Amino acid sequence: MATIKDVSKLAGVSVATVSRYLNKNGYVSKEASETIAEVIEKLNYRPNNIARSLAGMKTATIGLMVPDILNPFFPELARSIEDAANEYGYTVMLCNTDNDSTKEQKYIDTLIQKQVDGIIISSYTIKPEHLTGLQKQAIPVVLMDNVFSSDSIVSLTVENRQGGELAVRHLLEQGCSKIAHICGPLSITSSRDRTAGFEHVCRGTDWFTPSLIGYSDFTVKGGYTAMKELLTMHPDLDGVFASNDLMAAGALKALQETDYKVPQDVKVIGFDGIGLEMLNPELSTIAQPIYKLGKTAMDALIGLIRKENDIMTDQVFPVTLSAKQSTMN
Amino acid sequence: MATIKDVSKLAGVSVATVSRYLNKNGYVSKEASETIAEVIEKLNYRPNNIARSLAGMKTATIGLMVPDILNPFFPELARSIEDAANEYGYTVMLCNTDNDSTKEQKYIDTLIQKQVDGIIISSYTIKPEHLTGLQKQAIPVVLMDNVFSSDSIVSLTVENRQGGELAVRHLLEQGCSKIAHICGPLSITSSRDRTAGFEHVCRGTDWFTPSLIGYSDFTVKGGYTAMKELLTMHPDLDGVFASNDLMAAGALKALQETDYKVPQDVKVIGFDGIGLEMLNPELSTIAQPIYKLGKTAMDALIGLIRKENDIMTDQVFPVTLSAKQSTMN
DNA sequence: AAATTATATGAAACCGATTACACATTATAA
DNA sequence: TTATAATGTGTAATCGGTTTCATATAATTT
Repeated sequence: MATIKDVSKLAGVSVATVSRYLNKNGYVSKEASETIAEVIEKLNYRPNNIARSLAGMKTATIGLMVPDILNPFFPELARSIEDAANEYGYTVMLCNTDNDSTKEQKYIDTLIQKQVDGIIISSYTIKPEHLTGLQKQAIPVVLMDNVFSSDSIVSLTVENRQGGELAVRHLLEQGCSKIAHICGPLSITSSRDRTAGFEHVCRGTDWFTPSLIGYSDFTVKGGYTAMKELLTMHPDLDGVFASNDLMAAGALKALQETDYKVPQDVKVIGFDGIGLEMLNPELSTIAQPIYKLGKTAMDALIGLIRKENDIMTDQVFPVTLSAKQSTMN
Repeated sequence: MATIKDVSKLAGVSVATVSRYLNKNGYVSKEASETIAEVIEKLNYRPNNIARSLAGMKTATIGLMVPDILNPFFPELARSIEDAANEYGYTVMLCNTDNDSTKEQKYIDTLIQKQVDGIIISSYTIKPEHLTGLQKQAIPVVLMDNVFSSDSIVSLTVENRQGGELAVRHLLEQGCSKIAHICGPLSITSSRDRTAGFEHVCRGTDWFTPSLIGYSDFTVKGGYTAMKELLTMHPDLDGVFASNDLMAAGALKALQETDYKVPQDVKVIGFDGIGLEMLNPELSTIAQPIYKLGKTAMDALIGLIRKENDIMTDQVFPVTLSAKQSTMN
């Protein structure tokens, strides 16, 4: 592997000149430039990024921590982040944390040691004190779905509560008169908010009763089980709002198995807007702007890394109703 | 950020001793060890990986190139690889290539510059000449779903053709007497092999005709469209083998929309074994040992990196029938 | 014509670790 | 009681770049 020294020697200039040429800073004469270019071509020289990083430049690498890439929400997020990172010339390190604090902590340590320039964290379990290590090293952080304000931390969330309300209102508009809810883990803020949206609209209506809320865990199987239970208690329900799409898919399956027709007998709506196009009927959902979230996260991170003065502050993104077959009339 | 120098100064020893302590090689007295340990604790010192890498050690990072993490097959692969990598103390760089040669080439360059210790590539489009850069740098490569033999390249594939045969035989056993096939891109070797398996079993039967093969693209939508077309030509078909699960899901949807009952009227089987538990009925499939593939890929890569003498050679993994509701009687 | 300023280059320090080598001390073997 | 081996430690070179600073020449100003 050719080094900058080899290039400088063969080009008859100093390494400093080659370095200036490579980084396009400082003066380099046209002759020198041309010679260097030729030599680089000839030796097929590529600067060693490790050495560059050590010499004080950045690593051009960011860490992306997600609970589990197997959950279809996260590939979408990961993809958008990687695309954006790529445009900025950054590379993404993928870390699955399983919402396990120990793993999170370990990964944060590793990422610090690997000198990543910034980290995007999507986590339900993370707490401010877990980020102190990053703060100490002044490594910028963008937090998704979680808010703790700080200088070097930007938080991005969506309007979960409004989304919950939107979902229920849509079901009501479509003629539902007894709406069940499958809520996600209560430990997750955004999950609680979605449920709060549901309750806000439903409490006070004549049909509402707490047993219309099923408690589940954001998985297909969980949604399926919760739906079955809800059906035994309320065989006459005619609408279901699940706090995420996976549970909604599970609910759909449970309904179909129990010979309820969706959307004729029961209408179903989810939350997230992941592409579950294989479902029949297709699922209405409250869509998060996932791609935009990823892109914004990366933009914000770059802003923090470059210490731009117009650093992005915390943002709350609107969600939109994506009405498909599962809530049609 | 504390450096090894800070530690050595505070501990009253040389950096060499601290380094020896850190890497547990060479002699370090008990007293020195204890003092160093205390100082490290006190300063919350963490060795700088970049410096370590530059000093000749490895980066403990591998690259993972996949076509698109949005395709549900790849999160499963990525997850298993990351888990295995983690156990070895490695970190994974995620690269989406979109089966685009230019992107692939760019990523390979980037990964070389970032000095990854090895690369796992899952790609339909990659060709041997794209890997010459890696060969030159002696960066080990594990190739999935593609075979080109070489010293520093190990290839892992599955028995695609046998899987195709298995799928059709299963349909026949379940009583199907007119089986259609939705095949994937012909540019992809494993796709062609699966179709070859189908043809091998079907050619020569009295019902087979080439128009029972629909050409598609490994997507849900593609499978859906292909199924609709097949149905107009062969409304009496009673079995479908799709070359991957996504197309099978699309086919399932098309069948249900056209009021065919699955599995009563038509039985459907896919290929891959990705977890599409939200489908109703659940999809029978020819399952690849995805987790094992990932784990093995990582093991092989580590073997190449460490230049172990019992380096793994190319492997072809068996596939298994996962019979679910969609092919039941 | 003298004083500035812009252009161009190289020597050497530095980033934060690893490691070969030299040297000193202690423990064991002959 | 030596000779030899095992243990322990520090100095300095090295990895491959970036960057400060000093210096030299060419181009402008005054």
